[in-house]
Order: sequence, then C-alpha cells, then structure tokens
Amino acid sequence: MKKNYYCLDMFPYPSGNGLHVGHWRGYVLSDVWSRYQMLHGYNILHPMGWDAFGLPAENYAIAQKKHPAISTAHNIENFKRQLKEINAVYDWDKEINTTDPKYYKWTQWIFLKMFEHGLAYEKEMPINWCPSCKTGLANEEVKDGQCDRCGTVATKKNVRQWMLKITEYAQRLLDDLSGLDWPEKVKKMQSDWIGKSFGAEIDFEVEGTDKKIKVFTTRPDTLYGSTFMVLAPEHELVSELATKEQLPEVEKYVFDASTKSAVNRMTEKDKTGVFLGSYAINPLNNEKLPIWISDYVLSDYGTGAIMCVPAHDERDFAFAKKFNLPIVPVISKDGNVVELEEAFTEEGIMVNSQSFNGMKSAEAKLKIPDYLEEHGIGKKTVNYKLRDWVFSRQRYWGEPIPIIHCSKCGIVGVPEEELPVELPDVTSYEPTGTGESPLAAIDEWVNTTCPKCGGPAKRETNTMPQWAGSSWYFLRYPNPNNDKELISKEDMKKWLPVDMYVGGIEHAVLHLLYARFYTKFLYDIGVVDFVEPFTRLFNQGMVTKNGAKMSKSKGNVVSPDELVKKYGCDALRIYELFIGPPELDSEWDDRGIEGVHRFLNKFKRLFENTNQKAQTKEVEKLCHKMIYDITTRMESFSLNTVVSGFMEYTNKLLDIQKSIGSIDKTTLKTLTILLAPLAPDTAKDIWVNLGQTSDIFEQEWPKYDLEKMKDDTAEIVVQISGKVSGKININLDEDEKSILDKAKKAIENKLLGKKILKEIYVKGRIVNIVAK
RNA sequence: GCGGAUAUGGCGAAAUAGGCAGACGCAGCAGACUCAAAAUCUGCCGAUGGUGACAUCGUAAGGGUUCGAGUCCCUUUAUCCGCACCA
Repeated sequence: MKKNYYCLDMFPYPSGNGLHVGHWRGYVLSDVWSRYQMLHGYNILHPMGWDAFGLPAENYAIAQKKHPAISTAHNIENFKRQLKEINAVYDWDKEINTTDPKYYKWTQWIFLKMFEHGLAYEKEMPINWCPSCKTGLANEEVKDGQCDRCGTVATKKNVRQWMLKITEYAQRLLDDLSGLDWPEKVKKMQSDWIGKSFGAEIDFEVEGTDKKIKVFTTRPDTLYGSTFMVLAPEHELVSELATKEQLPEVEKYVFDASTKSAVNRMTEKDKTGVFLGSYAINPLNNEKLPIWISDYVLSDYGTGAIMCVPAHDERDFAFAKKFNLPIVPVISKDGNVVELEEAFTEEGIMVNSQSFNGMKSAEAKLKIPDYLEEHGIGKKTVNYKLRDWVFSRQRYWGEPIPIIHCSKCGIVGVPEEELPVELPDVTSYEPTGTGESPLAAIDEWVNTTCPKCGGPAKRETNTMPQWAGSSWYFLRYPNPNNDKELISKEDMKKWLPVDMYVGGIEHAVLHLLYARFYTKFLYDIGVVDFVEPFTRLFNQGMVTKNGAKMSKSKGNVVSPDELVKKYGCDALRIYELFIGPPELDSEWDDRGIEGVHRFLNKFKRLFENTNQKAQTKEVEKLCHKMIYDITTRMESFSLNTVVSGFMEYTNKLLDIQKSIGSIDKTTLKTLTILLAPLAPDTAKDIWVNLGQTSDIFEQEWPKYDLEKMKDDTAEIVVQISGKVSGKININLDEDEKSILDKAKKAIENKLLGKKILKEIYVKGRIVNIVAK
C-alpha cells in the first residue's frame, strides 16, 4: 500500500492579466515537491482550481463590460492553458471552481450549518465600507484604513450585515497554532491578530442614576489613579449620560466622529473629546470621575469604555494634559511620590492606594481584581482583538446567502434539499451603493415562499465574500463530484489534512485564519476528524522586477509564455528555483535563464556517449556525494542550492567524461532520477534514450552510502595565528602529531624567529599554529 | 511607537557544528574555432599596491568573546514587512 501525500497550491483567482513568472514560482515549488514525494513512493494529490467569485473578478468584468460569468470562464481558460505550460502533475480531473453551483451548494450548506448552530447572525452596525467597491468589508480586508482590493479609503457605514462568530473560536485558533509546522512569522501574525490580553472588567456607577459603565482594563492595579472616564462616541450610553447643557456639543462630536474615515481617526495624534456633564464613581475610593467621550476609545474593543489613569497610560496622560484633568500617580519606582513629566507605564510600588500601598504593582494586579470580585463590582477576564467576521457583501458576483426572510417566521434557512440557491442571471450587475446588492432588484427571484409557513417571503439578497469559497476548498478536491456529501469519510481519511500548503504570505491572516475557523467548525459538527487544515505551510517569496512586485500598472510584468517557447518549460522551472532562496523575494533577470538553459545542454551532453561499462571508484564517490547533497538540500527546501549543486556536479562529471570517454549507465540513471522533479520533460526524454521502459516517476529516489562518500586524503590549510600560511596534504586517519609536524615543516620559513605558543588541529579541517 | 526579518563583488547568491569568504550562475574582459556572426570551448574576473611570485585590506558601522568570527554576544545604522490610540 502506497502512502498518500496531499500537496496543495493556494488556488488562484483567474484575473484577466494571466499568470506571470511570479505566480510560477510557487507552482513550480509545489510541483517539484510533489514529484519528489512521488519518487519516495507516495500517492500524490496535487490539485488545482479556481477561486472565481468575488470582487476582483467582478470589478474586472465591469471594466470589460462583460458579464462576470463570461469573463471568468474566459480567464479560466487562459489560466489553464498557462498552467499546463508548467508541466505540473495537476490532477485536472479533480478541478474545482467556486462559482460552479455544484461546488457552491456546499459553500451554502456550511453557512446553513453555521446558522443552525448560532454562528451566523444578522446585525445592523457601522462597518468598514469601501465607497469604490460599494460593499462592506471584513476587518481583515482593511489595510492602513484602505480597501485591500482597490486601495480606496474605507469609511464607516451602518449596514444590515450577516456576521460569523469567529470570536467564539478565538481561544482555539490561538491554542492550535503551536502544533503547526508553519513559518513563525505567520503564526505570530495570527496570534497578534487574535490579540488575547488578560485583565479585569470593572463596573462604575454613574452618579445620580442607576446606570453602570462597564470597562475593560489590563491594569486593574492602577484603579486608584483613575481620574476620569472616556466612552467611545458610539457607546450606547452617550446620549443618556450627556446633560442638557452638554448635549448639543456631544451630538456634534458624535456626528463628526461617524463621518471621519478610519485613516483620519488613526493618524490624528492630537486628542479630541467632549465632557458629557455627568460623573462616575470610582468603586474603590468613591472619587468623582468626569465622563468624557473621545474617538481614541474604540467602540468595538473591550466594552467601548475605559477608566482613565493618566499617570500610567500615555494616551490618558495626553488627554488629561490637553483638558486639564487631574493626574494622580499610584505606582512609583521606589515608593516615593513625584510629579510626573510623562506617564509612568512600568511596574513599581503601589502608592495613593489605601490598603494596597507598599505592595508591588504586579501583585496588586491580581489582588485588586480579587477584591473587586469579592464585592461584586468586577471580575478577572480575558479580551481578544479579533472581532466577528462581516460576512455579507452588497455585490452580485458571489454565493447567494441561503436565507429567507418571512414576516411571520422571521429569518429562516433555505431547506438543505433546495440547495444550491443559484445566483440568478441579471441585466445590471453593477453595485448599487445603497447597501443592497443588485439581486434586490430582481423581484421574481427575491419573492418566494417561506419554507416554514408557506406564506410570502423574501430571499436574502446579500452575497458571500470571496473567502467563503476558499475557506474550505481543500476539502472538496478529493471528491469534487460527490453530490451526497461535502466529502466522503473515506476520501477525508485518505487525503486530509493537507500535508504541504504552498502560497504567498499575503494570506497570513485572511484566508488562513478563515480556513482554520471553518475547519474547526466542521470538526465540531462531525464533518472532518481533524482540527487544523494545513499541517505544513510554505510561503514563497515574491518575484520582483526593478525592485517592485510585478503588476500591470507598473508595467514590469514578465510573462512565462514566450520564455517557455524559447527555452522550454524545464529551463524556466529551474530558473524559478535558481533565482534565490525560495522563501525570500528575488529579482527577475531575463538573462539569468540563459545560464540555466546552458546548464541543461551541458547536462544532456553527459548522455551523448554511454559506452563506459563499469562505474569507476572516482565516479562512484562523486555520485554518492551528489545524492547526499541533492537530498539534504531538497529536504531542507533549499531548492536554489539544489540547482547550483547540479551545476557543480555536472561540471565535475564533464571533466571526468573528457578524461575517460564516457560516464557509466548506473551513474547516468541516478542523475536522471535526481533531476526528474526539477526538469520532468528532460528527465523523461533522457530516461527513454537510456533504454528504460518504466515510468521514471515510478522509480525510487537514489540512496547515498556515507561509507562510499568518504575521502582518504584531504588538503587542509595551515594557519599562523589564524592567517592562512600554507597547505598540506594529509591522510585522514593520520595521527595528530604527524600532521602537526608536517604542518610546521610546510611553513617553517615563516615561523623563523617566532615562538610557538600553541598548536591546534581540527580533524580534517585546519591546522593553526599560534606563534609570536 | 511596538514587533519581526534582512544587510556578503558590477548583479542574483553560496558558505554542515565558529575553521581557506565569494561555490554556482549572470554580466564583463581576453583567447580558440569561424570569411564573419551565433553557438560552443579555454582562461581571467572583491578592492588597493606591484611587471611578478606576493603583500595589505575586505561580509552595513563600532566594540567584545575566541588560537580562529560572515557565523556567537553588546551597541548603532539602513532597508523591507506586519501591527498600530487594542485601554
């Protein structure tokens, strides 16, 4: 029984620009790796498909004035043609397409299951909004306050949304990272994004009312130093707590904050704010704390309200300075109270804190929450930065959300047997900008009957984000045509989870976090029996040209098509590897491929004459060394040095060929198998020419024998005080004394007049004579 | 601001465990073959000085550990990436 290996590329969205040599890099890496595993006796699943729904595809279609279905089909055709040029071992019979109703039936099915389990819910709230794409965005899709897709500055808009409770999985998403064979960088980015912090929730009573303000703080030890409170402008209590006199000013501030873009809110260093006119009570010392609002407090982190301790928080300090609020230090370095020039944020000794005075602040961090808990005014808690996933898009080109709104029964899921809810054809698919998707305009589609009561009802008109289809696609490849279940138990056990996942770093938090979330949910409902989808992850570096990422707008795109025509697929494959360490960015140089092309020709020359019968000792040794080098470099994924290793050994073998006429067939067969993962075409040709009838990928990866690699003699360097002064030839089993004698003799005239202080011999490597 | 990564010839880079820095390739120079070109082959190819064998310097900068440092430690700088008013 062969073992199974699932090697997956992040599937592309088929853009109109086609593939460039940067895309090739990841695909070549994964294919070389797949073929290498084949030669180790594995069954390989190495599939390819199309992430074809979503904004880029739709924006492209709109620009081309073509229906997205048509332009997408056209782009896929072009992509497929180009991908075939790579000559990868893709399982084309397992191809998937996220826009195929047979596929998105299951995308919708998963959503329904989440809905059933209370993980998908509807909510109207201010969310990130791209005014150019005219749709809501997930937090993960906003970079530097801009739309990740088009770069337009995102605004906030109050829209009815479908949300997914990814926050319910925050702890598991964090915990399971530790077991993954992923780049540390990606793990760190994910754990930072999840952003767990420990602290306390504390209730503050509002003077003269029965209202309470709940805050989250990571510094309960500073509670005695709290001198005011700040609410986010969006906080629900703002209008209630504002006094009559202050209300007009408060309302103006709230309105201004709502129209401010995320970028402005982020880059404005100067603190702004308005006093509400009312006061809260510090539960520990009964001090009156004026309540303010300010946009430096975020509505969607913690409770949207904070207790402010200007003495020990830089932001609160700046706010207090600006609005002349008291600054009371409660922690000091040495127990003495001094006036602060700036916030003191380190740990220290408690002061001004009644019975906690003299305690270390680290200890008070635990003791104060205990005290609060005893008196029912607070509790220890953890908090996450991760927020629920804004899942609906007000666009046409996506999976319809399988939900029906009934005036009687409320929100009802489409019955499973009615899936898929097919995306209807539509005359105008351009975004409306009203907060509704173009689907809302198709009355005959929108109007339907309620599956529960049979009465008139309306379909949900929002669509899913592009991430919906890509969050689970790796589960579908083993059985893309299974119409009974998402994946059969048998196929799941055979192939999943994915053994090796290759793709760009740009999905470090987006796709990879979502896919992990989906997998955990599917585990919870018994669809899969593993909790992490991708056992090993490899991020390939970018290919740059003129120092920049290839893009049509920069005009620095290199197409693989002509290069394949001119040099052949193998030369381009090898150059993609040779260009630099796979995980680092590398600069493209058109001339570089010439060298690889020359190498391949040289390599083939080794096979021109096969008269040599026996493997000579010299060739045998070289051959084992080569197997060793290539194998260890492969294993460590150092594919650029695999190529340079091939070049070196080819040069050496050509020299030997020159002297003895030809290289023996045993060696030549070994060489061919070693080359096969990198250059399958060339290797297959040579294999046939060597008279082999079996499939080269059915062969076994050559094994090295350390004994046969051993050298008997070596030339080593002789140094005087660390400086190279001569060289000697030694037998490796020679004893240290005779080597040292030999070494001293070799450099004796340089030692004249010097006194030898120390003699060092490192076995087989170096002699160092320390002399003065 | 916080966190991470990187820094080696004209260029892409290599260097097990601290042991000849620059393998391999690109570009360049010289030569062979050729009427010529292409292709191919041979040699040179870090800097400075010297006709030369050779000498000195050299892995972002400065210090340290060591017989010996691109590699380990400390400080600094530059570039790239991520996060960014996260209480």
